[in-house]
Amino acid sequence: MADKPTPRPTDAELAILRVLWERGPSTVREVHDALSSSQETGYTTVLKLLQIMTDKGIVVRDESQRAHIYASSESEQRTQRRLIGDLMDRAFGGSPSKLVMQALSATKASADELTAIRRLLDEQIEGDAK
Amino acid sequence: MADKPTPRPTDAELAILRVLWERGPSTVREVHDALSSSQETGYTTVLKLLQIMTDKGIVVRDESQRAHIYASSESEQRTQRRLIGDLMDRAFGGSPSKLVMQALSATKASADELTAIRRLLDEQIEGDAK
DNA sequence: TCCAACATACGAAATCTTTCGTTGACGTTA
DNA sequence: TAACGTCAACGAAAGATTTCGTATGTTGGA
Repeated sequence: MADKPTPRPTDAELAILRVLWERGPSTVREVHDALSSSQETGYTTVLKLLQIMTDKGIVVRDESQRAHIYASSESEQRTQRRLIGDLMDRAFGGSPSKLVMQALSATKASADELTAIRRLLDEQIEGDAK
Repeated sequence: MADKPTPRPTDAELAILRVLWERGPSTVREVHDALSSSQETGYTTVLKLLQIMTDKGIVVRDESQRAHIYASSESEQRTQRRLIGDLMDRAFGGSPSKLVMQALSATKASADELTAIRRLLDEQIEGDAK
């Protein structure tokens, strides 16, 4: 019964994950408060989502205190990479370069960002050539 | 009653869109056959999906023949950019460079692909500098 | 003409997602 | 100790997604 890899988070789940990534391990109330600044959400809605996410293995829960503490079970980077890989397969026929190119032309990246990307790219090419 | 922008396609819808992008305008049977090579899907399932997609405005339908002909209402590029923008907002806090960087490190892009990406990047920087 | 093949339409079931009301447990404090 | 605020648990409802069975209409040949 091989543990399934954690499933792709839904929209509402992703919003919660972003809070957990930014704040670190948090209680339901803390997540709810953070979320409320940008969107209207009921407290029990956030609680239910976190319970579901626990069942799915997307987050882990520390129950040693009365107010349980939730944390993302996967790093931000790892989740983001999985989401990108997913999108690449589903919408770009598995082509990384097509995805990156669309990403570049889809967004108004600033000059600074572009040069930062280029630096990363150069490193990548370096590594390959080696 | 401003026409809503076409909604984000679901997984099953995206699989169909990919067929339409590759084949061009197609009948239900053609889409179904193309899809069947990679996954098991009932004919009426594909038909129903295409009907729903028509309602949503994701595809357009030419009913002048007995076998209706469906086509994507949006270009492949435009849809892909929208999906990337979506993911950027939902998972990357709206940062294009973070997304591109993760995309680069998430995938094993070939050397050829890397240089192609770099060429595009250079053009982008050129344009900006101007 | 009549039938087999193929087409769309329709409805419904199964599942997943999102939301929230209610309940009961637990602590704090007046 | 009794009342109040906070907490997790649970269930249920509403909507979206996916799948497919069945009904019904059309067409091209035998």
